[in-house]
Amino acid sequence: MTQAGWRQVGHRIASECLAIRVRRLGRVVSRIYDTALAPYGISIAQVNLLAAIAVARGARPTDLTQVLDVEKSTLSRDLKRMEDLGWVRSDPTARPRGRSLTLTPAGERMLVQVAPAWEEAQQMASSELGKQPFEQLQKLLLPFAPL
Amino acid sequence: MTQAGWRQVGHRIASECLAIRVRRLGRVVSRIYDTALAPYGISIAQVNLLAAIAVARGARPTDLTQVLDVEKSTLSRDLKRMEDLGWVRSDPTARPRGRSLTLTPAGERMLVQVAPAWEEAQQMASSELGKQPFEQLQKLLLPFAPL
DNA sequence: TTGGCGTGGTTGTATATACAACCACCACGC
DNA sequence: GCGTGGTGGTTGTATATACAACCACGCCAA
Repeated sequence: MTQAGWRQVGHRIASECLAIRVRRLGRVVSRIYDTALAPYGISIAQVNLLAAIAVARGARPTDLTQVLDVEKSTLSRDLKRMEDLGWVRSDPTARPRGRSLTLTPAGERMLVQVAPAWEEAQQMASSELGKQPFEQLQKLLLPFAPL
Repeated sequence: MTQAGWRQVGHRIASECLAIRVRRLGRVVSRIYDTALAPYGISIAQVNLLAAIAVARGARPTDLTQVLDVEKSTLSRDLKRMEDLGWVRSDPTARPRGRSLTLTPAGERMLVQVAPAWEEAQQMASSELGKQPFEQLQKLLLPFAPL
């Protein structure tokens, strides 16, 4: 058997790896949204959380880890920051166990305020990626929408 | 004009935002590769860098920031770690300016060693996402391959 | 009743990522 | 020859992310 040399391996990985492409796409796309949202002092990751909490009201952190495919430790710290910023509140829940998350009025206001910037970012993404690729991506990634 | 309420906004963003889907895909896919690579003590991000340096030999950090769409500060630290790990070497380059990057023998060996685990990860990704979606994604993200 | 166990959450540690500010150096114009 | 600007790189600071280890509690079984 021919042992593949490092040059071949490098070329193959660079040219065929899905993760590498997806991660790069993530950097590019995140930058577009973060830039559009910067004037409001919020990141797309945080808007993500706000929206998720707005939709799944009263959900517990554990529930969100399912919807977002995020580690509980990550979520714990992200939520901490957003509680400190005054956008999210967590109350002890009667039911099963754990805390129940809701937006504060400030969180609700923030979500509404950034909506136009988010729309612009969607437009930007569409024009930077191309209308067709944008729509194909949207369709293909439908299973990754948190809804 | 009807002012959109926070519930509507939340729902709209959660259900239509491209960045949110892309970022979640990134977490899921990265986890697949990182898990497969864990036995070798290397991450997919680091394999990415190794492969990029293997392909673009003698390139300077600045050149890589173009190919990878990564901030120079990010790359600076990532490279530092990999030099400390003994996988990458940087020599002052005669030409224009800056440093020239190459893999060390250890880096070359690492790249070859992890190739099978990387192949497995590609398989895993294909089966977790579904064969069709995997291939469509690959095609759609071709412009994001670092080649 | 009490001893575990399972679940939800936080903390320790490390990497990947970005922006802003800074530094180092070389090239060029005057 | 000496500014001055542009380019390449590092450092300060902050967030997002993960894994592992830990803690807190409630529930069930013997």
